[in-house]
Amino acid sequence: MPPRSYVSPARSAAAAETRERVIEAASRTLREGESIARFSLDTVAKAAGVTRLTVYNQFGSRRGLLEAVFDEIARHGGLHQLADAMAMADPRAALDRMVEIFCGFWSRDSAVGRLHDAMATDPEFAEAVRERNERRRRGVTALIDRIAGKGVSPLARKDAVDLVFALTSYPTFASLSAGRSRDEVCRLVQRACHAALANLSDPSS
Amino acid sequence: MPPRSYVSPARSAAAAETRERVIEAASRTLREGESIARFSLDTVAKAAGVTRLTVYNQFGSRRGLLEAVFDEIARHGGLHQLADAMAMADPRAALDRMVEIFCGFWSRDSAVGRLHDAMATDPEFAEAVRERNERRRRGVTALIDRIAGKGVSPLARKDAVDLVFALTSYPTFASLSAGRSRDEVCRLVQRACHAALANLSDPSS
DNA sequence: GGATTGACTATACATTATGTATATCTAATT
DNA sequence: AATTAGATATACATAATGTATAGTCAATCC
Repeated sequence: MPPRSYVSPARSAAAAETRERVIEAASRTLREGESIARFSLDTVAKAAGVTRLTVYNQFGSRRGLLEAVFDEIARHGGLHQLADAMAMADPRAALDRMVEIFCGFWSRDSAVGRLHDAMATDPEFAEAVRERNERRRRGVTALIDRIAGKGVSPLARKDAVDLVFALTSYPTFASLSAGRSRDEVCRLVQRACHAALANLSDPSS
Repeated sequence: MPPRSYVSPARSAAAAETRERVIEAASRTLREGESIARFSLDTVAKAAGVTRLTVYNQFGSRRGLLEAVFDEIARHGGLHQLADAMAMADPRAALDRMVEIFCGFWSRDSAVGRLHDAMATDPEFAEAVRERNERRRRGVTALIDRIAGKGVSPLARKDAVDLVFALTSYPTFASLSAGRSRDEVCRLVQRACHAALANLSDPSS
């Protein structure tokens, strides 16, 4: 006879609570450690007050944990504001707003940078991050299509999209952040995006 | 009595030869493997036909080997042409040439990208790479100072320098390389740099 | 209340990688 | 012929990921 499975509200709630605790401890470890190299399951488990095996039970692997942290950060990172930005009447203002939102996202939690570092050592995790980044690309593409109008060649559009995509990426943000506040970086990226868009009207130079 | 040390031309030549062989095998491994994660000293040693201990004798550590590979690539990457570029009369043309040289450098050897990935897991190696990147920054700074002339504020210069620095970085190059030839990326980055420089004359928008 | 079940724990083990220590081998140099 | 530098062979320490197995404890079901 098959073992009768049953649901347990109190226990699944407790499980969800420990899961949250582990994710919290993991992102804290990422934030405080100076490098992704120190990010071991042992450290995280101890920080969360559980066993390393519990982490495996909940997330399956190191990558699973990293992806869970990534999801958590994306949920609380303010990216939901993108919907409002995309709905703005003026597409150029929408792009400015988009830059603002992403600057906020990149700067809010230093764990974001560590997660980008994790892409180097884990190809599958890199793929997961890349997929989520495609959302940013789609947003940029939609806005630039609205800005460009009809008379602009597809190649010029692709150039503009890829440039703005690169300018709003985390590596660019991190590079420009040396010696600048979040707002200063934001304004600088906005100006650079405007300049990249200028080529849409005047593709000569 | 102290042991009498003596030099041995034939033997140091042989040592240099194996050293070269290990570096060659290491960069080949970086180029062929799909990720830095597979880059182990064991693999490299086997590919070079030596023992893992020989690698330690020559390079001291994994990071030592990576730095040696980095040096090798920098030597044969065409960066010596930068001196000629910097000596050009027209600083804008010099900047174009600089972009060209770096696009060539980033694209010549796919191992460059893997080395950038290694920065994530090895903070000290990251520092070594960063130091060498400062040479690019100094070049950009010198050119922009010549382009800007006297009437431009230091902050506007810093903005221009940091933007051009970010635009000529490896992450930007890698991002723009999807679906573009090396020359196309080069032209795109050059245009973006021109646009970033436009803010030097007109700091209003 | 007693059996069962799910989350967590304890312990052990396999594997892979870096790095260190010691003794040995070999060919070039004195 | 003795010495020496470079390379090897072998062994060991450490740390990290991941798997396997048995055990604990409280919540749930009958």
